Amino acid sequence: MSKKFYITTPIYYVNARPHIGHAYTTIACDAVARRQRMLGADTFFLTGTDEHGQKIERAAQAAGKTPQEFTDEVSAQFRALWKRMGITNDDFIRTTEDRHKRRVQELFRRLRDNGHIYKGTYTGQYCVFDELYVDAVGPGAPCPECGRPTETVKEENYFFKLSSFQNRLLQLYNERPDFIRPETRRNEVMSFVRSGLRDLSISRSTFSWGIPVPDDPKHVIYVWLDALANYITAIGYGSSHEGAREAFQKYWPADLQMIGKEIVRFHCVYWPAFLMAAELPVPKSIVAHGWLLFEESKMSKSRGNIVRTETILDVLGADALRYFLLREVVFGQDGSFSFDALVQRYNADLANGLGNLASRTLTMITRYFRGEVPYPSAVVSQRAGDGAVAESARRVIAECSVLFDQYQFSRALEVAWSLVAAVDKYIVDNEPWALGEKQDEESRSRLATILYTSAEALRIVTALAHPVIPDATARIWAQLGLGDIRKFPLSELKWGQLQLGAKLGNVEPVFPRADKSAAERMQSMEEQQRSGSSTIEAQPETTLPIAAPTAAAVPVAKPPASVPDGKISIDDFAKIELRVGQVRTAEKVKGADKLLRLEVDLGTEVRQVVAGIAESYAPESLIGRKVVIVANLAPRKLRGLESNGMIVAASPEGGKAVLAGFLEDVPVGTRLK
RNA sequence: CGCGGGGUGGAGCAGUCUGGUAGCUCGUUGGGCUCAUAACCCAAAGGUCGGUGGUUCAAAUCCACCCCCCGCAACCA
Repeated sequence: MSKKFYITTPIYYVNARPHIGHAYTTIACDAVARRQRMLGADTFFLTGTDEHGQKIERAAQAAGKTPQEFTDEVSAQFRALWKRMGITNDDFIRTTEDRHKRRVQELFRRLRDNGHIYKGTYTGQYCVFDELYVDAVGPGAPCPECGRPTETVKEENYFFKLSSFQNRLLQLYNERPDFIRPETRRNEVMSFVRSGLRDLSISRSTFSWGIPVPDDPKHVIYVWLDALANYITAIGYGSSHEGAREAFQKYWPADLQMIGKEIVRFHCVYWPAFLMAAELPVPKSIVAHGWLLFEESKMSKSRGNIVRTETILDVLGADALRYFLLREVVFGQDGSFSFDALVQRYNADLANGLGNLASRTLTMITRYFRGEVPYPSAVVSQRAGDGAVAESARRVIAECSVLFDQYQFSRALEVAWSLVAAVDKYIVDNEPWALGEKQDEESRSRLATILYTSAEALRIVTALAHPVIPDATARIWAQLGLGDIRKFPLSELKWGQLQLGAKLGNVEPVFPRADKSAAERMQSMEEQQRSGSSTIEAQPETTLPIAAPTAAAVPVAKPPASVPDGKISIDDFAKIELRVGQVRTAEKVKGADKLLRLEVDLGTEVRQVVAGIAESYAPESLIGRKVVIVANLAPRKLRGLESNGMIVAASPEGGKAVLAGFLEDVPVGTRLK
C-alpha cells in the first residue's frame, strides 16, 4: 500500500504574464513531485491560476477585454509554459471554473453555519493592488505594503471571526514546529499572531468579479478566501460526486504547500484558521522560499527587469533552468539570477560535469566493448579505487536523499555532483584508454571493471538528478541501456544494479556546451521583448512611468491612430499640464533628508512644491532658476507640507536627479507641448 | 532603537539552526592526460570568516555590544 503525497504551488494571480519567479516555485514543486513519484508515493501535484478580484477587473478593462477573456488568455499562458517546461502537475485549477465556485460557496456556507461569519460595516482605506484593507492610515495615504495610493471605501461586509482563532493558531505553531518552514518565517508569523488578530472582512460589494456570496449575491467572496480554497476544491471538497469526495478524503491534508515569502501571512494564519473553522485538518507543512533577485535588485515590472522563462528555454532548455534555480539558490533565502551565472553553471555542471562524464564513459564502452555494459571482473583485478567509488556512491545516495527531503535542493545537488567529480578523478587515475590498447586477459578485465564502475556511478547520479533535470537524465538512462527512468523505483537505488551486458542506446551529448555569446543572446532577446509588444502589459500598475534612466523626461508620443502597448495618445499627453516656473524660495524640509520646500512662480500664481531633490541641489543654488513643473498634479502632503505640482527632473538609476531646463530664456508660465 | 537582507581568498556564493581540519564555482599560475563536449585530473598562490568582548578544551558557527553595505518605508507629486 503506497503512501500519498499531495503538493501544491500557490495559484498564480493572472494580472501578470508568467515570469521566472513563478517558474521557480513551480519547478521546485515539480522536482519534489517527481521525486515522490519515483519513491512510489501516490502523488498529486496541483497548480493553477487565481483569477478574481478588483485588480483583474480593472486590468481587463484597461486591456479592453472582459474579465473572462482576459483571464482565459493569461491562464492559458501559464498552462502552456508549464507544459513546455515539463511540469508534471496532475491538475490545473482556475478559480473561475464552476467546480471551484460551487465548492467555495459550499465552504462559505459551512463557515457561516458553524457561526464564524457575521455581517458588519467597514470604513477605511483599501489597497486595490494588495487586495488588502490598510489600517492606521488616513484618506489618500499610500499603502504601507506597496506604496500605491489607497482608496477610501465604506462597505457592509461579511466578517470572519479570525480573532477567535488566535490561541488555536499559536497552539498549532507550538505543537508542530515544522508546520511553517524555514524557522524565520515561523517566528514572523508567531509574532504577528501574538500581537493580536482582528476579524477579517471576507466579502466585497464594490465590484462584481468574484464568486457571489451564497444567498446574498450583492457581495462577492474575498479573493483570498476564494484563492486559498483552491487547495481543497481542486481535489473535491464540497463536491456532491462520490469520486471527488473520495479523492478529497484521500489527499487532504496536503503534505507540502510551497509558497513565496510574500504570502506567508495568508497561508500560515488565514488559511489554517479557515480550515479550523470548517473543521478540516490543516496542511502538514508550509514551506516558504525567498525571492529571485535579478542581478542584485528585486525583479519588478516597474523596473522593467522581469525575466521571462521562454528566452532561457529557447537557448538552453528547461533542464538548464531547473538545475540552475535549484542548485544556485539556497532554498528559503533570496537568490540572484543572471544570465552570466546561468551560462556558467550550465557549462560547469551540466556540460563539463554530468554531460561530459556520460560522454566519456559511454564512448569508451562503445569503443572497447562494442557498446555492451562490461562485466566487472573478479577480485583479482580489483583496486582500492573501485571500492572507494562504490563507497562514495553509497554515501551520496544517503546524503542526497536526506537533503532533498528537507528541500535543501542546492546541497542535495552539490552532494550528487561530488560523485561526478569523484568519477572524473577515478577515470584519470586509472587511465582506461591505456588499457584499451591491450588485448591480454588481465588488461581487459581491469578495463571492464573501470568502465563498469564509472557507468554504475553515472547511473546513480542520473537517478538522483532525475527529479531536477528530467529530460537529460531520461536520455542518459536510455543511453545506458536501462529503458524508461520514470519507472525506476528510487527508494531501491543502490550500488550494483547496472544491467550487465546491456546494449547501450545511441550515445550522443545531452548538454552541448554553451558558447560565450549565449548570455548576451538571452539578454538581448529579453530587451527586445521589453520594448516589443505584449497584450498583458496594459495594466494600471504598468501605466506608471517605466523607470528608465530618462525617467521624468517629457514623453515624446507619436500621435498614434491606434494605441498599442504602453503608448499614450496625444489626448492623454494633453492632460498633463507642463509649465515653466521660477523658483522664488527654497529651503530644506525639517526632519527630511531628501525633500526641499520650494515656492515656484508660475506667472499666474506662486505655488508651494515639495520636491525630493535635496540630495542633488543645495536650496540656495535653486533660487531664481527656471524649472519645468507638472502644474495640474493633484495636491499631496509630504512630510506635513502640501505639494502642488512636480518638478521635472531626470532621475538616473542610483544617481542624482538633474532638473530639466532650457538653454534659451523662456517666460515664466509658458506651457510645454 | 522603523522593517528586512547582508558582510567568509580576486569575483560570486555555501557552511551558522545542530561549535570540531573554512568548502564550492569562476578566475590566476604551473604541471599532467588525450577516453570525453577546448573537456578531464593534479599542484600552487590567495582568508585577521566586518570589529570588540564573552561562553567553551574548541567559535565563521553560541551570547553581548558596536561598525559598515543593500533593499523597502518614512521623505521621490
